[in-house]
Amino acid sequence: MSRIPATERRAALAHAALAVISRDGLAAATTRAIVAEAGMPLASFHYAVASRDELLRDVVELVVAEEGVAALAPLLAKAGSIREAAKLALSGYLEFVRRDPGHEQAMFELTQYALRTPGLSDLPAEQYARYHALATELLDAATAQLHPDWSVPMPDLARLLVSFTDGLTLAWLADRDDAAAARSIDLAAAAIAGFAREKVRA
Amino acid sequence: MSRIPATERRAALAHAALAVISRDGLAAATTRAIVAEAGMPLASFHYAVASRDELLRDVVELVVAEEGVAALAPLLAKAGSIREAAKLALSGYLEFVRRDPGHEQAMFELTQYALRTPGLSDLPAEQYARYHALATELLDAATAQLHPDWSVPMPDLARLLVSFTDGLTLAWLADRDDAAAARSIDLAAAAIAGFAREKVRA
DNA sequence: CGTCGTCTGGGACAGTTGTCCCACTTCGGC
DNA sequence: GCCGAAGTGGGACAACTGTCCCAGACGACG
Repeated sequence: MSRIPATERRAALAHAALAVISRDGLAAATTRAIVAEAGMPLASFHYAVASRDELLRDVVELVVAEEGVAALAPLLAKAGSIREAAKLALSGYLEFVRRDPGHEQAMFELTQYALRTPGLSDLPAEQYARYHALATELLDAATAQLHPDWSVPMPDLARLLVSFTDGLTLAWLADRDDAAAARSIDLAAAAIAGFAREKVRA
Repeated sequence: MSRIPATERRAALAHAALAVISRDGLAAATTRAIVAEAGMPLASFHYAVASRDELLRDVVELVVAEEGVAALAPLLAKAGSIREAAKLALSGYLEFVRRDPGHEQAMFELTQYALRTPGLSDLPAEQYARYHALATELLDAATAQLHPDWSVPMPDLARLLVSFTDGLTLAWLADRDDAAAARSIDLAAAAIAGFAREKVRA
């Protein structure tokens, strides 16, 4: 092992932990499994981080910082209507989930674990605040492109969007029904478009 | 301990396990914690059930059999429109979650755990099939009362409804924002009503 | 060139876990 | 009343967990 400062090791451990959780689940993310993933000796763990729970806090903040949804914005460019934009964004998101289901499962597991763990119970609120902010950004991008009038407040719509993507993901993870998920997306896109009064295109 | 046949013990253990999971989380649902909750000696556990995972299977089937949503049907009676019915049902559901958040958390934890566990990976599909069936029942009840024409297939709408309730629950569990949840419900109710062409009331 | 703080890594600890064994008790049918 | 099957329960096991200690190695700075 080459010499690496503790702060870097800490970040490397967080990445390794996320990899383990995505692949094998939170229950399998033991200190030994995490250091093995990172290629470190076990003792490096508690040298870099005070406890396992504290590392999990890092992991949540890591995934919250990652802007996975930013990749969806370019998709919107092709959309000629809100409904189409919503469908493209949701389909793109589901494709993202399909490509790495473990990653999304890891999110849910981390949220549930944090809710149950005294020192981490403040994390889920942050996590979802971030999700809502990301959804707002996406809606803003669509608004800037198609400039509809929304009949409902944007934060409320953002929260609805996040709720729906969460539910969509959970259902797909459970039954892996691609066709049903696609139909759900169609309905959700129509519902979202229902809150927009679109201007006639020039 | 009085003498109790193994099958009854098995059921009692499943109930005890659900209680422990709801209160303290799935990670705390050890064999010892479960038998303590049930007031049994530890050895009764593996006499009544082959393994912990097999008991968790029982727990999932227990909660799937419980018709928690049936309590929502009477609420619909007061509704004069689909939008109102949707709002009443969703608000009733959220109230149910608010009254016992641990129970809903337990559902999510069980689903995620089952997805990760080789012997249980078929369970989530069953679980969600049941959810979708329950949502269909609720929609049928609303349809029977208000007989609207739906512009989308009922199974698709049922799946959308389940996805939304899941997402609503997750977001509320994370930030406990009652007001935001209420606004989400308003929007979702309006969206669902958007798929109905309602007949004029006599 | 020495020395001090930083980093390494092997090993060990106590606690908890799922599972199992075995001696014992109780009950229903003969 | 007897006996085999069913149920009970205390105790133990090996495996695994998070955490910690300590002796050593390294690198920068004086």
